[in-house]
Amino acid sequence: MKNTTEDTTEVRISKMQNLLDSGLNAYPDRYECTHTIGELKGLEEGITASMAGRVLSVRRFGKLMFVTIGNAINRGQISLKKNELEEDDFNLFMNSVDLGDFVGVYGQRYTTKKGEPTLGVKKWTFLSKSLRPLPDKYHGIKDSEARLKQRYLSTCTDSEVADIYIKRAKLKQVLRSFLEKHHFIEIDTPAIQIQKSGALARSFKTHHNALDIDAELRIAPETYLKRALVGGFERVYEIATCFRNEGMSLAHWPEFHMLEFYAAYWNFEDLINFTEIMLKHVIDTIVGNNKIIYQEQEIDFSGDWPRLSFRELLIEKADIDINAFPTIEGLRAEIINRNLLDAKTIANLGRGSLIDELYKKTARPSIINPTFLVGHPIELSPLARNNDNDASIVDRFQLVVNGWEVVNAYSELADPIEQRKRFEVQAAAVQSGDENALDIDEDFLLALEHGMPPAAGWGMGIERILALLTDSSNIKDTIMFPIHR
RNA sequence: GGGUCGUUAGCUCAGUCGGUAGAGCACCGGACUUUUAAUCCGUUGGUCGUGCGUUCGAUUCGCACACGACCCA
Repeated sequence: MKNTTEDTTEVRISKMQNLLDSGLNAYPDRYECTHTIGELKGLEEGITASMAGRVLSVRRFGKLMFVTIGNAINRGQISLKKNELEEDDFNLFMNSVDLGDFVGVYGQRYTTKKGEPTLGVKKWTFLSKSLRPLPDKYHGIKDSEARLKQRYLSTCTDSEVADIYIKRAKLKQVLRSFLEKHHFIEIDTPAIQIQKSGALARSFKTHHNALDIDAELRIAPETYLKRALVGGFERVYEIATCFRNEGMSLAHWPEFHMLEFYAAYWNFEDLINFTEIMLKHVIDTIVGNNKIIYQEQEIDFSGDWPRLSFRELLIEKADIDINAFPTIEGLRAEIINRNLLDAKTIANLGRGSLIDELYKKTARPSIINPTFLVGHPIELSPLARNNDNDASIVDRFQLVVNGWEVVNAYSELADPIEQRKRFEVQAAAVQSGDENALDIDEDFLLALEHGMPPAAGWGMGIERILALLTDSSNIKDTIMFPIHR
């Protein structure tokens, strides 16, 4: 009779009235659980237990009901038999409990004829009323908008969705314990900063009322973690929420989490070795295998991960040797001549950005298995230590997987005089309208001028690696509650 | 910002070569003590995204807009 959303809610409110009329509370205080739903299967036959959960499905047979109750992780079956309950109790459940309600049940563990571990309910109590229906039991939520806006509906009915967030928690825990084992300590650095720093990106701008000063949400924790190095901490890390006011894509989200760590007395070569050991451990712990399937493509993390320079990669993938075109004009002409990039989009790029653009278009998408990319142009890396043999590149690497930059790391620039020069180049770019560029960061320079040990630093996007490990096609799906209009 | 596709019952979707619409599930009522997408019987439920245009008549055709997904920048 009733079937619009509003009517469904009315029906459920009237059922709630049944409960109240029977002297039950529709939203009681607590329930004493001796076990979780997940423990039901492992219980010995005949053991009595109490547990609680959301009603996910009901199968009625007149004087018998099988009910599935569950949470994000587990579900289990309970049965209610008319002759084993007070008659009013049985009828009250039948007439008042809807899919989505929470109930607490006490009874005895037994196994049904079909072999399903089941709690035979002796007593039940009502724990919370759901006034709206759960998603379709078979199709789930197809509406992509609702799937994002009401993630709680997916996680309480779809264990594959819930599993992403369980793996997310596990991933952070594994990363933390690995780093702690290697004597890194976790530092909390400011998310609200006076001046953006640590990456080339657009920021979210805000205002600090108490100080009456404009501020920015951090785009990276880098320069503060380096201040900690200056302060005498030799190994530091942070899982930092970062904010970049830029486009959204399958691999980009404006609010994301980045693990960064810094080790004094290491260089980027040390980090390459450390990265391989750490990520192999992490992947094995989370996935249980060093080969994963991502969107039907195998990604192989076993074996030694190859190391390629920008130059080697571009010779291989685009058949162009950047060293044969030392000037920006020559390189640009060759790229346009070969029709590798659109002439308009590269008209104002410097040589480093041009090489980067070329790499992103022609080479990066085809890198599927983990690959260390080295030899980054200096102008893309204003905080990285310059290479001692080649002034045009820095001691930096990226780990590329599935065409995505997963890790970015480099030997840190400790020289405050060189750092100032790099900032000056950046500041000039800001003046000419580059919103990604950095201003001169006097506060950070002041720290460097007090002396920072040689060090190497490392960063990885949590959502990206998680998307790979959970076979999520879109980075959004790794975020439980992504912002929406 | 550009392109493609989409928007029909609470949910998942059909459909109407232009004559105001159907199924399954859910809901509601009934039968049922071994189901697990339970089954069976019977009801109920729709401004067909919004606006304008063409037409005797538009959910259907056209245009614009909104919202969403995907691709590209």
